[in-house]
Amino acid sequence: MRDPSLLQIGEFAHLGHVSIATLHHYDAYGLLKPAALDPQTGYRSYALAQLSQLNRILTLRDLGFSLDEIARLLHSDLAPDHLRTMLLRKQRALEEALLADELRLRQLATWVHHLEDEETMPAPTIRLQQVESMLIAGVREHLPHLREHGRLLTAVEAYLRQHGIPPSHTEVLILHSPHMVSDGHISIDLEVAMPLARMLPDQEAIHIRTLPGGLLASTVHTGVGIALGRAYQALHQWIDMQGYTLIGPVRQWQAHQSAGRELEPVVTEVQFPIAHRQAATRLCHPFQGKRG
Amino acid sequence: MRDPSLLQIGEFAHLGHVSIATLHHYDAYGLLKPAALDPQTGYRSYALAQLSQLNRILTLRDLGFSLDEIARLLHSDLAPDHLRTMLLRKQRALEEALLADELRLRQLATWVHHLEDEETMPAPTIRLQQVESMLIAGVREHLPHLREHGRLLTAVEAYLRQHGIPPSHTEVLILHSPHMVSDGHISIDLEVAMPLARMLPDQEAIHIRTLPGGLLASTVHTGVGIALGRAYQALHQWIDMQGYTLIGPVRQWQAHQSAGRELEPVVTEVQFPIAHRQAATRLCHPFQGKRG
DNA sequence: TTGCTCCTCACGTCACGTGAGGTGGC
DNA sequence: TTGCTCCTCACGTCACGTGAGGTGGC
Repeated sequence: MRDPSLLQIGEFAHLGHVSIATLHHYDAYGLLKPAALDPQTGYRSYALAQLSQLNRILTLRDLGFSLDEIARLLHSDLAPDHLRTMLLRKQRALEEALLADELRLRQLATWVHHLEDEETMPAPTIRLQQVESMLIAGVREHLPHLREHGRLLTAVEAYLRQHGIPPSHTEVLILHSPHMVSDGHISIDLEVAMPLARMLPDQEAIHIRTLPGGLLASTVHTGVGIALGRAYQALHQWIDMQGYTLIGPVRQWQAHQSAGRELEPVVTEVQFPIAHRQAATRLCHPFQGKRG
Repeated sequence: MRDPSLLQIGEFAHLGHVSIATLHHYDAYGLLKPAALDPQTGYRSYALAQLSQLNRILTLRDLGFSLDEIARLLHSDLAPDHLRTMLLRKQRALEEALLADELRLRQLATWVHHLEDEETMPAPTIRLQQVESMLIAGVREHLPHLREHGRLLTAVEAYLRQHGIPPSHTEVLILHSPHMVSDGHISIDLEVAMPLARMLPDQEAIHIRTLPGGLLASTVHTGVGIALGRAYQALHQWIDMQGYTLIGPVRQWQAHQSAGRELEPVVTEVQFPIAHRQAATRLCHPFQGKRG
């Protein structure tokens, strides 16, 4: 009854170093149909020549392609240009995954290092995040101290109220001069802003603009009366250790209990816009520089 | 009705930069329970202080820990030693993932390069695989040519038959001397073997041993009468380009149509046992060398 | 009759995303 | 009444792994 030029699924699976379940799956998926199917028993039979098909599939799988992508790659009516595009796209995706893994590894190393001193979880947990750009309405001014931003905030709120927008309980302080000393006495170039859902006209000191998105290192503090100096210091240290560099003004988001202004913020998130330092990544990924 | 010191789930999600679905999930999972639950509506309310809990969770998630691991890490009855162990284990896992990604990337680069010349998929697809060690019964001898291994094979088969083991249709040739020239005339140090399911005694020329497992670069050929020289050349080139080095004798698995010996093999898989070259990886992963 | 290999469902994995269909307070 | 925010199922994702329960040929 058995055709000697064909293999049973078990033999074929063994030769191909895969499980029978995998072959079942590829069959159901339409990726690799058995050469013959016994109508009585439903037994699958594979031809030896199909081993090379299987190996092509496994090679592509190992490279990180999904079964769907493999099916498209193997349908030979594929233009070589398209093939090249798919390979390059996968290459880029892999490069990104690789960078992300390197970061994780560096942060883990930092933690392990930290643990040797302190025996506890690192206090200010710092996170990386990608954020979208957003529309904001703000006032910018030189102030002697951060604490005195109340007046600016009041101005923004008045402006929003004037346009029928209910008071929000979050605002952002944008520190345009990270170093606060200027000619003799201390001063800080500060923008106080609130997010907008839709475009509004500029008015007097109020400017509407887009706060750019991108990569941020951030840390969150809850509770009142916390000195934020530590958070700033920790973030500076962190981006330095992780191989990043600051690329824009620091942002400090503040959330209040209610829209009432008298209270200090109860949650503060400090955000540093960052990018990787170029040199470090070049060194490790020779293939990256080859394209444009 | 609303407690002003608590946040609705939507506000909390926004402040934490996560989706409501994520908070639902963490609730169901027991990772982060809302501070209050309205018995009427089922509405969840979160305290501001929970933002720092959320951030700890997200930091750990970003580092690649599963929710299960995070739950264990946050249950504070965890010994610092155990914590360190978990961090180190994750670090090792990440290092491996990183190496694997680098390899994929290198192979992809090779392919793209290849495509620029040929416009087709690279012919001999080469795969990396981890294999288990296995028990084999073999005969080893110096032969003038690979073709003349038939006698050795017959000896192994006779031995197996003698122990009541049915004839297999796959055997492995192990090339102990990759360079085939010795003092004047050509000779090859060859072992011919077949896999064993259970231990058997040695006998005359037959030796039972464990064929070591490990990392292999391999390529498969189907059909009869194919010159394997190409495959060997391609493998040598490949492991060189991918930054590997050969660490043991090359293996050549052969499968036959039936257990009959007269026919040439119909499938041949050439396997090179390999390991990464040390220097290359050291350069890119400074943290790796820090541990024992 | 016992083993052996194979079969077809069906469910689990992991961390959510995405509707469907419904409710409570302004 | 219309919106809005929220609710609870339930199903989908991705590439299989893992039984459960059953069959055909030696």
